[in-house]
Amino acid sequence: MPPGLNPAQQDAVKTLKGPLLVLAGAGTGKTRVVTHRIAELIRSGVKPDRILAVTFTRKAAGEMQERASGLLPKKRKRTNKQAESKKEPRPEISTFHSLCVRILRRHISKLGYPERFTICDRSDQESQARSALREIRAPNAVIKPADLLGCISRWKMGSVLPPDAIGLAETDRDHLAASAYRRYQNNLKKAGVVDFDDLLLLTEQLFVNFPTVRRDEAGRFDHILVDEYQDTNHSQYEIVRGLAMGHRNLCVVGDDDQSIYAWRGAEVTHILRFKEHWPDAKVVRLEDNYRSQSPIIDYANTLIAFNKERHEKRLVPFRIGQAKPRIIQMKDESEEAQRVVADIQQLLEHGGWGLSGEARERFLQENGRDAQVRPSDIAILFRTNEQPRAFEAELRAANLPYVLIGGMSFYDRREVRDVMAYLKLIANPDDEPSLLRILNCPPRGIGDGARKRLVETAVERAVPLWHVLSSGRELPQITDAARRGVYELRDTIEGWRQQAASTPLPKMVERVLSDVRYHAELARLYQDPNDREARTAAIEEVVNAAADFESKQGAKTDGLGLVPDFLDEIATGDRSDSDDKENQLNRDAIALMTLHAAKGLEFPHVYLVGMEETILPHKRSIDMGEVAVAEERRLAYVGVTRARDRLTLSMALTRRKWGKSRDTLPSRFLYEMTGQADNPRYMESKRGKKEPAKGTHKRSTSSKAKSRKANR
DNA sequence: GCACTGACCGTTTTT
DNA sequence: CGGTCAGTGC
Repeated sequence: MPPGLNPAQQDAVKTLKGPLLVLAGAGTGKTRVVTHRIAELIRSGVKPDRILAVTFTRKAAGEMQERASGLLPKKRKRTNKQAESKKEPRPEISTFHSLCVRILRRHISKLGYPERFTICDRSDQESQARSALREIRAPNAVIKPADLLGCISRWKMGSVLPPDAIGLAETDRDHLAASAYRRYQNNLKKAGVVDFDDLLLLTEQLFVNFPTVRRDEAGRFDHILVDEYQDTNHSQYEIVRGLAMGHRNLCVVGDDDQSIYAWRGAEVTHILRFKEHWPDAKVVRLEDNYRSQSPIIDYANTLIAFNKERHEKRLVPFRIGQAKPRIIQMKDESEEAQRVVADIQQLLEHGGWGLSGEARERFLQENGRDAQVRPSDIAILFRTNEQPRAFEAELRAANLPYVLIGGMSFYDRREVRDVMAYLKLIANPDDEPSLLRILNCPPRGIGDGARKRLVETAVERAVPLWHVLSSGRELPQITDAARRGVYELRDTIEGWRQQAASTPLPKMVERVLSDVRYHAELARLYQDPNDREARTAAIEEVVNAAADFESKQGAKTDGLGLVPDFLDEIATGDRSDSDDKENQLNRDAIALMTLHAAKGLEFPHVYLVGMEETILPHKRSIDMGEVAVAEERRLAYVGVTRARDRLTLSMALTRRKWGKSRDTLPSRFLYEMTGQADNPRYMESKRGKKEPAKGTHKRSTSSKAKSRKANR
């Protein structure tokens, strides 16, 4: 990237007042603009702590923080750095979710929730969904917990509350789901538990129903900046509006072409209609792409032009290059993996591109580095999580270092979740999902029978489960062993709650582990020493994370100490916490990840694999129709624009699914980006249909392209 | 209360 | 094919 800012970038940086929409295409220096703008605001006299920047991921927030602090005037004397950074006001840079947690911590009681709420995760949600369905006696065949969660999530994303959902229900099934939703929500509320969608939804409700709260929160900032605005859902839109409507100093940055989260409630309309929502808004377009070589940009532009609903823009490549993206076609998915891995091996051994002599010299001159490729320069991107399997196997066989980004995260592991459940109970013993989780783990004599009776009693008395254990009232008829277990558990948790304020956080975690004899439990459960060691290490990591958190936050000796704060941090943080994803990407290894996980990243060499109908436009999206396919196209666009130097698109002619192998069709996006499909938007259809794939197979792909088009 | 077994069933992405 | 879950036997 050239030094300094180009005129468009400067325009975006220097426009400090009023609504501003920055349409920033892929690789156009968006992050740079955002951080420079923050610095510019401060330079112009805005107090740093009057600025709020909102991002979607923890990682983006961290990155922005780091870059922005590099740009801020460095007037600090090099004395006591810690004390200094504490009192020096800084811009607030946080994710939507942690922003909402902080707002809810102040006001949630107005919505009838207990102040000490805890945040539950996906599998807690599942168990809550299950019990809600049990309560209304919905047969499992009609609606499964996962289906219910899907409905609930969709409702919440559209700000639909249980009564509305019941009103809207047309089919019996909807009705069932709606009444389960009501149960689910009531149960969570009673237990003082909020799920992930609630963080946003409840904040929105606060703003809408309590204007004083909205004004109060809005009054904390004079300038608001929202990154990845194309990903805002309804609640986020309302929250942003509520915060910015007073001063109107709202800058949103995003790229409608990279909106890939509609399924999670994101509405592109927010960025498409920004001018309508804020009529005095200024619009700045960033279209100079500094990332990718021109042939890659050509593909990207041609592809995305097939989408109808978008802000018209066209990436202009800054880096002119010759290497066209390659398309390779293999017999099946295992050959696809073999071929890609062999290619990578070649790349690593012989330097990028297999360049030599003069070409290599030129590369060095143009790019300021040798064509030498390191594993971390390479990424394999795919649509679905089953795809990486074959690649992992091949990479392992070839003894190449790789990291699978995403997948099971640290905080999803069973043992870690157990520990977290205990900690959540310290913060909020009414948290029923957590209490149920550890009720008999490690085993303390409370079997299924006892558990069932305890829950029944809680429902009968209409109190949280914890009250049944702790209120001193008669326990239901359970075995003596169960009774002893219940009392022991109750006393232990009450003891922790008393010690929490006076005990350092990591000590507290250790105490929990030793009080419940968790290590012994691990030893009992996992005889295999390797397994046991891994799991012990995992809970050790929780202690470390606690220690890290405490040293970052500073100790707290009132209330429940740092326990609640720690839990908030973990729940809203990017699940693979600070060191994980970051370190993984820094480790010199080939990155394997989904297209969704790749947003915002870039790699010199990108392999976009599985370019087939039913995978890249995913079958489900194809079935759903044009709008869904448009999102798949954006996904492909995101993948293509991750590549700096070389892009390789690959597909398999047959693919095994559940044991059976089936023929595939090349992704329509291959035809589109190579100019072999007619773009109805530009009637300049290109003649001369070439094979999109240079594979060795005889199959006529172009005839298929024709027949596909005929079907439209 | 727990470990083992076989039947069944599924297609996406995740803050 | 591989994961999940209910059901069985200790």
